[in-house]
Amino acid sequence: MRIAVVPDGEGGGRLRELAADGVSEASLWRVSDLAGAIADYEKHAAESPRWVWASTDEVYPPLMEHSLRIGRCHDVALVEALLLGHQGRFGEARSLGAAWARLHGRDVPPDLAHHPGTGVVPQATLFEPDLSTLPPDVDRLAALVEVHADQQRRIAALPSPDRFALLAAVESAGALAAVEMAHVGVPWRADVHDKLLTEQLGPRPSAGARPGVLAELAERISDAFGRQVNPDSPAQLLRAFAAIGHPVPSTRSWVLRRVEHPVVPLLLRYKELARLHSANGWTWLDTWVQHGRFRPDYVVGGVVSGRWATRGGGALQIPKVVRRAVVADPDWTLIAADAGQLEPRILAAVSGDHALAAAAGSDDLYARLAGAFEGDRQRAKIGVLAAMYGQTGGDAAPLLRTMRRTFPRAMEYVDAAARAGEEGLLVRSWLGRTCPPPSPMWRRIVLGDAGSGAPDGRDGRDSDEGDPAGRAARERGRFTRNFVIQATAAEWALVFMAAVRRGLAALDPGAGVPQTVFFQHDELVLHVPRAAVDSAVEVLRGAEVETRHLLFGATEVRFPLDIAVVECYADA
DNA sequence: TTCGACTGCCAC
DNA sequence: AAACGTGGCAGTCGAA
Repeated sequence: MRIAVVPDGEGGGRLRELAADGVSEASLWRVSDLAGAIADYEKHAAESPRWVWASTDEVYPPLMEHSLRIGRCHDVALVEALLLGHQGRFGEARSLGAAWARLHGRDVPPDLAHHPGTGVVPQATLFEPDLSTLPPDVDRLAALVEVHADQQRRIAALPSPDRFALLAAVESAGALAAVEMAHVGVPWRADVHDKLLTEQLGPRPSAGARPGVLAELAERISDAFGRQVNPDSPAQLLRAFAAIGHPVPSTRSWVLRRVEHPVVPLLLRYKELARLHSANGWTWLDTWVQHGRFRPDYVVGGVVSGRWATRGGGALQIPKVVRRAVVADPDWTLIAADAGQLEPRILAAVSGDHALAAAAGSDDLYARLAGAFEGDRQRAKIGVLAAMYGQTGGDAAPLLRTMRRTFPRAMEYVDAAARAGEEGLLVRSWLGRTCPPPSPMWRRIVLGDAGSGAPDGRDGRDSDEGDPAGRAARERGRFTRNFVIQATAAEWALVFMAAVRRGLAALDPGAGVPQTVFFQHDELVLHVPRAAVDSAVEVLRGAEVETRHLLFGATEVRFPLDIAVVECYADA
């Protein structure tokens, strides 16, 4: 059962049950307590309803304020973006109003930016802003029902409607999970974080000033150079290194590490600490952590490959050292579950390469592959990654020859994606997420579009120097080569997360309710009452099996979960 | 003063 | 060892 929902912005709203065809009218009603009505339905409906709404970002957060958790939804904006992408129209406006306008041949309004504010500061809005971009005279509910029905038709007309429907479902489930995670937050011990900062940087300085340790290092660096140098300025550092007879092409750490001069260790230390201070220092702590929780702002589908992005807070790049501050509440524990070696396993599954799939049936895929690479696990790993990333430099060439010989179908899968990219074609993930088309500029340079006739001459072997067409083509080839893997890996993670979410919701709440608090590409972190740890781990294990079968059927590929039950995230 | 390009480092 | 994919973000520096 699908039910279309339009909030009225004052706590109530209108709902309409959708018949199986998505169009004909079933019951329609108006409620003054939307959260209550939805909760009733979730509780009493024979089958878990799927709520159809314009955008989870807009509709779900106010419902969560009423402690409402819903099971399933269809997020019209997210699904619209997926469908547009599939048509090669990546990036076009996706909101309900835009989809409605396209249906009616009207001017398509651009999407409005969603500004939930910076993490901890709650939005003090009197009215929920309407971001649907529908014209004011159009009935919201009627438009929603119409656009949803159209989306269902478009999905049904695709070559693999079942797969795409699964994609639409898990993308929507991800949106629910993202709102829930932002609401719950990652348990974060500000005192531990502060102590860590003080140990490394010295006492907290007054606003804007350099912490003591950094200031001292900066002084010693200037002394070592024999001139005043701001170590935060790459330009000044380049000049300073040249002046002391050690010219460097850049000031990257790995470049400096090869320079033998007493200033280098000082500088490396400075860079490390300066990074900590600027990215995850006291300012970050003040901005993003409050009441013992870090609340990042996830952007579902924010990455072309379908991975999530975050807006502010840098949630997807929390450095290892800072994870010390992520500590479970008393009598609670953290469960970190990540899918080890996810991408090569995805490659094995989607390509149907039996040799690679056999290796992917073991816990350590790379170790299994070592035999083909002179017994060297590390070389096997580089070979596999080079195949998926399109690496050609370094030692990659001989490893790729081995890959091609040993895993021909896997290599052909990624090579085909790369060729498609170089020709300006689109590639898709396993479930149908589609890469963006090349830019007009790219088409001009590589394909010679827009009048100039034949493509620029290139034979694929020339070096990058002076061959912008070849360079651009290979760059896009690497992108599409990686896209088919990364995007499918992201799908695995979404399906897995949806399965975990459903499994946790079905647990007996008597032992306390486990919460998903963090998601990072191929890793899920749960915050779990001690009494519920075993059942939560069971849910995770079951979700992996379910995900594997749902995506790949009876494959021999395994997706082993590394599950760590810890007090502190740094110990995972 | 504001803005964007650029550099560099963090995560997967 | 350092050209290999997706990103976010802070800082510098020159242009508007």
